[in-house]
Amino acid sequence: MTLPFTRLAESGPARHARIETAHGPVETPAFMPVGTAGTVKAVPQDVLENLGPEELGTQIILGNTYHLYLRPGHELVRKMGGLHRFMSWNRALLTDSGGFQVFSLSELRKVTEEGVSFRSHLDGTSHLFTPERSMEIQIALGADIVMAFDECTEHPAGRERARASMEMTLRWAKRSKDYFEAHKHEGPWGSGDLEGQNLNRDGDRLSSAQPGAAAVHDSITKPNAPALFGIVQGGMHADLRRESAERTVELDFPGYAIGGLSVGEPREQTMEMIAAVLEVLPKDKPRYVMGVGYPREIVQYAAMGVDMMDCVLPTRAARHGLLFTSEGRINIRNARYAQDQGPADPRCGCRVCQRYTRAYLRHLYVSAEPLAAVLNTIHNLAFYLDTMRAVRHAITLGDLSGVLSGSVSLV
RNA sequence: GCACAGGUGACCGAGUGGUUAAUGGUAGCAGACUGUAAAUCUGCCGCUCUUCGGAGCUACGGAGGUUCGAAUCCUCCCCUGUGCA
Repeated sequence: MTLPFTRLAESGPARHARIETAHGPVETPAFMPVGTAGTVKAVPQDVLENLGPEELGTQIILGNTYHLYLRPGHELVRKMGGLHRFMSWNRALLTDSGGFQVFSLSELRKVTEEGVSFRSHLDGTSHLFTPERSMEIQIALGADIVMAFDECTEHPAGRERARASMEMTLRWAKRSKDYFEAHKHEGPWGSGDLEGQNLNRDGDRLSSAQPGAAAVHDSITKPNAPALFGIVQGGMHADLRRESAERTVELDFPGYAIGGLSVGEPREQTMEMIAAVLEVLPKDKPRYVMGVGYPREIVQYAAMGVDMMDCVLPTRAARHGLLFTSEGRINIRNARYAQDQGPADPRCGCRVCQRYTRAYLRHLYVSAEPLAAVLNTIHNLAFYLDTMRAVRHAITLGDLSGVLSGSVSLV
């Protein structure tokens, strides 16, 4: 099954397009908030939906195979009707494969050709992830976009190491695809209890009728089979990156991700790798750079022709008091904001900047009030989404110079 | 008034003769964060200089004393808590 990808405008290598998922459209270039454990930390789903105008709020978020498998367990999520229903998120959902945890939980795992044996960070129990297992779990979770199980190559990695890792990721990509194609229709929506509901994708309209949670859940539609994306690796070696891209494309996926970046390398190198891979990846399918980045970075990558990005930065940094603004970044904890009556970002139109002062946000943070995490995260995500909206607008107008220099208002 | 207990850096609280400007917390100040083991982690946190290696000064209720050396031992004084008058 292909994933409809309609290009609406182009400006140089940059594209503005629309992906049609079973759970609604995703306007690209898109930034995807990370919702590892079935929640974008600190932000309720309805707020995510309304981070932008109409349906242009958050259109897609991530979930994580490793975390949801360990807790609450993918079979439980399947029983609950899939991750969409479980978390009451009726828009697009992408699940990461657990490949990144191969990298980030390096002390708790062992990689073999078969897969990765993990020790759970929660209780120390042993588990084995294979490409097949990752697919099985992701299919059970019911995401719209499923990621191949890859090995996120550590940095630095010499040529031989990077090649070996890349080759294994390619073999795993083939295994991922084989299993996925054979089982992709076994999603949580398979049971009949979701039939007959009509397709109100919009949680807002539902809420006007004051439905109970069950009614909201029942509105979550039965999706088509998900789409599986392949992942390019190759370390920081441009020729390996190109080869990885070529051979991943040969396997034929409806979209392609570039993984293994922002793992400690300098930014110029990140750009170099992205540029090398984008030359090879087909232009008529979405291209997704995983795990990036700062606002300036995602604008640059989008300008290079990247369609999708995700990053924990806006959410995690928010919980640590770092706010992204049109003037750069501020640490709201700093004493100089103690009596600052201005909004976090004077050029931001988000609900947080419309209502609260820096002085108040600082007070909340310093007092360790939970609302600090909520408001800071809402602002950062709104800023990221605004940034991407401005990029899309600039592509439509055919001039990205403004957003690239940061001189264009992002509101 | 008597008897115990106790007075340590912004706060709480270790330390009971020497590597002690003084363990730990907290508060404070700043930095980091890139497919989330992260509401986390790191640094600074007496004063004054500094070629950033360090140098000098002042400090453990107050004043004296013992000692080569005291936050630590002795004497007196002040203050706090509890109990008894």
